[in-house]
Amino acid sequence: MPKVGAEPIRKAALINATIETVGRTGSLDVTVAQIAREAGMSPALAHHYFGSKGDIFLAAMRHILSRYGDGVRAALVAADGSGGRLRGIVDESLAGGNFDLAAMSAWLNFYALAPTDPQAARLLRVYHRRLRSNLIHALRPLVADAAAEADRLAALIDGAYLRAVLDPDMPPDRARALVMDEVRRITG
Amino acid sequence: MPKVGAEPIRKAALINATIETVGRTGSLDVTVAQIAREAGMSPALAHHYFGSKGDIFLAAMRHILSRYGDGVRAALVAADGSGGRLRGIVDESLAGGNFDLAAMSAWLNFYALAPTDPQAARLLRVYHRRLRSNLIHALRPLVADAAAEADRLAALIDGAYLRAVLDPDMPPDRARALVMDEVRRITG
Amino acid sequence: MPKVGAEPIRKAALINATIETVGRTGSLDVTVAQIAREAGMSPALAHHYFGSKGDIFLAAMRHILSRYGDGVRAALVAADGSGGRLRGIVDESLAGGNFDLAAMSAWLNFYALAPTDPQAARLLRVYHRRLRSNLIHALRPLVADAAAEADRLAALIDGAYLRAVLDPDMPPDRARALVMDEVRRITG
Amino acid sequence: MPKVGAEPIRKAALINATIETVGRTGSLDVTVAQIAREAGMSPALAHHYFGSKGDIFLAAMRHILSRYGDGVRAALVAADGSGGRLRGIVDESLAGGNFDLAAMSAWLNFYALAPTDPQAARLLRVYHRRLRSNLIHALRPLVADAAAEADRLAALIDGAYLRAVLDPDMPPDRARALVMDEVRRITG
DNA sequence: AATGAATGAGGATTCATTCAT
DNA sequence: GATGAATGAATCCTCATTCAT
Repeated sequence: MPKVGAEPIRKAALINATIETVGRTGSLDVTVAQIAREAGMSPALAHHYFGSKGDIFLAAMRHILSRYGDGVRAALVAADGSGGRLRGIVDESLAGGNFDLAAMSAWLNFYALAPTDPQAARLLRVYHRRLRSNLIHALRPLVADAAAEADRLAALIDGAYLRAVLDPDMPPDRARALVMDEVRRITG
Repeated sequence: MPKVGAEPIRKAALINATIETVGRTGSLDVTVAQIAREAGMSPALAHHYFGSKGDIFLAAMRHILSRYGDGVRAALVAADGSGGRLRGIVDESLAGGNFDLAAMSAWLNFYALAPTDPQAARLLRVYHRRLRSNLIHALRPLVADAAAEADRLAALIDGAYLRAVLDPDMPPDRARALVMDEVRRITG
Repeated sequence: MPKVGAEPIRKAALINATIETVGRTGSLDVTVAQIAREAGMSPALAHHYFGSKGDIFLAAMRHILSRYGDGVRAALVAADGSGGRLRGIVDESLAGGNFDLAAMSAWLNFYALAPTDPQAARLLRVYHRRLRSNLIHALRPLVADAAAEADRLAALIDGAYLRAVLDPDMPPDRARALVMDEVRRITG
Repeated sequence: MPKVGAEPIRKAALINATIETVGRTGSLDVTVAQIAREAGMSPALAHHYFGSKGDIFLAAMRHILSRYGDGVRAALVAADGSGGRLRGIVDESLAGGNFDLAAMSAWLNFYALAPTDPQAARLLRVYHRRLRSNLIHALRPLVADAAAEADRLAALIDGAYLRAVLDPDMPPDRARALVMDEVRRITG
C-alpha cells in the first residue's frame, strides 16, 4: 500500500516552514535548504512537490491571503449591522496575527515582488478587490458615494498597516485606533 | 598630477545607475556588475568608491529621500496658507516622479528591507518623522488634535501611494484625488 | 534511496588532492578550484564537504600529522631498547616520505601559517608535544637531564629537516646521518 | 633642479614598511596598498620603484639578511678566541631582534617561498653558506671534523630558532641557552 | 516517496598593475 | 617624481536545481 496523502501534508509543512523561516529571518532571502530543513525534509523533496522556489513562495502567500480572507468572512458573518461589519473588516485587517515578523515580511516582500512578478500581482489584486467589495458592501447603507469612501478606507487601512509595520513609534494598537476613529466618523 | 575630481561624478553616476537599474528590473536583486555597466564603469570601481553593495543601495535611497525632501520643502515655501501647505505636501508625496518604476521599486524594496536592515530603517524613520512634523505644522491652525490628524493623513498618503503603485485600477491621479478629498474635508 | 557513503571517500580524495596540489605548486596559494579539479569534482562539492578552504587545509595538515604520528608509534613499538627507540624517532622524522615536495611544502607553509592561524598553531603544538614526550621517554634511561636533552634533540631534528628541505647541498641522507651522530654520542 | 636621491629614500621606506607591515599582520598576505600606505606613498609609486610586489618582498628579505650578516660580522670582529667567535655567531643568530613578529614572519614565509621561488632560494643559500663558513672557521681550531660539527651546529641553531618562533613553551632565551650548552660541550 | 550526491551558474569582493595627467 | 583613476583577472563561496538510487 502506498503512503497516501503524503503530498498535501508535505506541501502544508513546506508552506508553514516558509512562513516560519521568512518570519524568523525577516527577509525573503531564505534558501530552499533552510525551508526544507525547517519542514524536516530534504531540499530535493521540496522541489519535487513544488516545481521551484518561486512556487513555494507563491503557495505560502496564497496561504496567508486565504487565512486573512477567512478571518474577514468570519468577522462579517458575526458582525451586527453595517457599522459592525466595517469594524470587523478593520479589526481583521489590523489584527495581531498580521504583525508577527513572518506575516509582515511576507506582506512587504510581496509588495516588492508585485511590480515584477505577474503571479504575485494577480494574487494581490484579488486581495484588493475583495477588500474593496467588502467595504463597499458595508458602506452602502451609510454613505452616499460608497465606492469612493471604500477606496479611501482601504488606503487608510493599508497605510496604517504600513506604518505599524515600519514605524516603532506606531504600535499596532494605535494604528487600529487611528482607523477606527475614521470608521466612527463615517458611521456617525 | 593625476586626473582629479572623478569621485563625486562617479558616485553620482552610480547612484543614478542604481535607481535606473532597480527601476528597470523592478527588483533589488540587481548585481553590482549590472549597476556598474549601467554607469559605464567596471564593478571594481564601484567597489572602490562605495565600500560595498549595501553602501551603494543606501546612497541611492538617501538620494531619493533627499530629492523628495527637497520637493516638499519647495512646495511648503511656495504654499499659501495652511490649506496650501497641506495640499503641497500631498501633491509632492503623490507627484508623478514618485511613480516611475524606478522610484516605485526603490520605495517598495526599501520597505521590505527596513525590518531587517538597521540603516534602511533609520533612513525610513527620518522620512516618517519629517512628513509627520510637516503635517502637524500645517494642520495645527486647522484642527484641534493636529497630531492625530497628521498620523491619519500620513497613513492615508502612504496607503494611497501603495495602492497607486500596486493596483492598476488606481492610477496616481485618482490616488491623489482621494487624499485631496480628505484634505478638503479638513480644511473645510 | 540515494547513492550513499560518498562523504568519506570524497573527503579523503580532497585531502590527498590538497597535499598533491600544494606539493606540485610548492605553495599554499592554491585555489579551491585547483584542488577540486585534482580530486575530480566540482569546487562546489569541496565546499559542501568541508565548510571552507581553511577547513580543507586543516584537514590535510591533520592527515600529514597523523600519518607521521602513526609512523613514530610503529617505530617505537618495533624498537629495541632506549637507543632503538631514539633511532626510530629520528628515522621516522627524517624518513623519505617527509621529503617529497608535497610534504615539504605542507610543512613549510604550515610553519608560516602558525603564527597567524590559531588552529594551525594548535595542531603544530600537538606535534611538538608528542615529539618531545617521545624523546624524553626514550632518553630517560640514558641521560641525567632527559628533558633538556630532548629539547636539544628535537631542535636538531627540526633544524636538520629544514636544512634538508631548503639546502640542495644537504640531502636527506646527510641530514639523517648528522642527527644520528648525535644520537650515537648520547647512547654512547 | 630635480629632487635628487629620492629613489634610495623611497626604496628604503618601502622596505621598512614591508617588514613592518608583514610583522604587524604576521603574514605575507599583505597588499601593496598596505605597504605603500605604511610608507606614506601611493601604491603606484611602489610599483614605479620596484617592478612588482615580488621584487618588494625580495628587497625586504635581502635587507633582513644583510642586517643579520652585519651583526655576525661585528660579533666576529669583537670576539675573543675561537670559543668567543662561536658564541658570537650563536648569540647573533638567536638575538632578540630576530624574534619580533616581523622578522619571524619574514623568515618563515621566506622558508616557505624558497622551494618555489628561485630568487628566494638563492638568497637563502647565501645565508646558509655564510653561516656554515663562519662556523667552520671558528670550529677548526677546536674539533677534528670542523665541517661536520658546523653542519650539526647550524642545524641546531635553525631548529632552536624554529622552536622559539613556533612554540610558546620555548622562549628565545631557553633556545639560546640550549644551543649554548652544545657550544660549551664543544669548546670544552 | 525520498534523499544524498553533485554541479553550473553566478556574485560580491579583492588586488596587482597600468595609465593619463 | 607622483598619484588618483581605472580595470581585468581571480577567488571564495552560495544556491537552486537535477539525478541516480
